[in-house]
Amino acid sequence: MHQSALSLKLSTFVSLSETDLATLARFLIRRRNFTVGYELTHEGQVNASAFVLAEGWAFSYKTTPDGDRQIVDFQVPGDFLGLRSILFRTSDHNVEALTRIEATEVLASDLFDAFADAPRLATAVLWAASRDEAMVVEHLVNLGRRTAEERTAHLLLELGARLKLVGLADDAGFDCPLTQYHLADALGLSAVHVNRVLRHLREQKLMTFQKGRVVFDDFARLTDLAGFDTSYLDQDGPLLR
Amino acid sequence: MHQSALSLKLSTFVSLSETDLATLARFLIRRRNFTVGYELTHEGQVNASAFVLAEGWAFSYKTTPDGDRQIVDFQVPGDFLGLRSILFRTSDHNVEALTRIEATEVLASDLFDAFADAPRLATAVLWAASRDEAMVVEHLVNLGRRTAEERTAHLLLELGARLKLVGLADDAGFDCPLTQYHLADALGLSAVHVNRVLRHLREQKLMTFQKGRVVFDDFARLTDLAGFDTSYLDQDGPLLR
DNA sequence: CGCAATATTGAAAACGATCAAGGGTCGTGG
DNA sequence: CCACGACCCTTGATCGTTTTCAATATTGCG
Repeated sequence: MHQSALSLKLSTFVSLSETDLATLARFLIRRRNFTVGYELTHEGQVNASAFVLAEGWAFSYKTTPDGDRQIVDFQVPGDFLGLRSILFRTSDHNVEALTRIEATEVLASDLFDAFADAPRLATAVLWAASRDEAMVVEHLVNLGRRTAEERTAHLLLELGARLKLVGLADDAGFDCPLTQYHLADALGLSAVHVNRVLRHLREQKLMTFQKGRVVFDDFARLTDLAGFDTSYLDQDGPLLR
Repeated sequence: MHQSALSLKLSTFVSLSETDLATLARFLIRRRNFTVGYELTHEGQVNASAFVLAEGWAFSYKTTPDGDRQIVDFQVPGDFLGLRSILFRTSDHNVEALTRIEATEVLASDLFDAFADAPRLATAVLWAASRDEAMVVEHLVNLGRRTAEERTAHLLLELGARLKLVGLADDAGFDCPLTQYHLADALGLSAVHVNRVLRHLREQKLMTFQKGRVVFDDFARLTDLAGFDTSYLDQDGPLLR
């Protein structure tokens, strides 16, 4: 089912009625494909639309005036793309397809209209936005207070946990289309250093990232090293019933 | 007027009707005072309430398993405190009073109920949450891709800009209750280094932070150094009319 | 007035960046 | 089918920024 990814996700937080789901389904029609590198939204763009990612990976980032790139988050199937940008007249960040992707467009006006018909939808979307923010906050902790090795482990563990929720990872690991440059720009490190860190993690038999595949060799020890605590990702069932 | 700070803020994004404002006013009754160091919400707390800050400064932070603290953001009058924590069953971060503060409590249930009566309120709150996220994202860029000096300048410029919106700063500078330890924990630096950075900024005649007062000696040059672009804070009037 | 918190400075050490070079892989076009 | 270029990965050497450790002011508050 096309809209299942989003409705499934929102339902974990707020119990949605048949009417709510119908309202939701009404504006999830425009399904589109994008090639690698396509910019779904870019800084300064006005009236950008948001998307729900159905297939593939994307990432959101900002650039500094001197041209450095900071990746804010990676998005995997089921995630919103550019939710924040539809609330601002002009977008403050970029969203780019990391692989070929398939995504469903969501128009701002549709979304706001839907809030009037289905107020629980509003709560659900607010929750989704808050969960995104919780992830950004954890990335901030990552950059501010963890060493290069801890950071790298933490990011890959987070991605593993998120992918597991949508059936794209298991305890062993996951397929990962990121380059070391992507990791570097997400972790606030140089690509050279990321390479060294990955080698060191491999040598310690903690984890391996090679040829597009992340393998967790010692999940427990890795989790401990990274100080990884999933509580910022966890939901224990609908808050609103 | 008590609820003016919040309603003023929300109104800049979404035009709210008399009814909307009345709905808003209904749950902004419990005004409370807190002393320095009071923890308004803490990690793991269940059913935390949110607040709207009326007077004084607060800050939100997370801690790592090894006890390091990362300050996520500072809050000044007019800001939400712990908005994200009411959406999660258990809070994922801490909020602490940095000075004596005065704040109005907002109960989760009140807020969700209000969405049914006043859907535009939902959009407005979603916008407020998104603006908070935009600030966190900019802090992430700060830690990931700027030097210690740029970072420090950027944070203090941001605080100046935000305080200006509520009349607590002007082009010259602002009163600032932060210690160098607060700055260090927000910037991902050691307090010792923050001290050296502040000295260097002073020696370059860019800005001064001493005795609880931030003075911008050369706003233009400082802005340029920090790569400070206010667009992530700006609003050009209501999006929904 | 006295203590605790905050600010300041120096010296040494660590971490990560930068510079530089080489190797692998994949897709495209000749 | 091979050659080439683009992109990505890898490693070594050196440099610079920031941390850590340590000691000493200074400030503010009860």
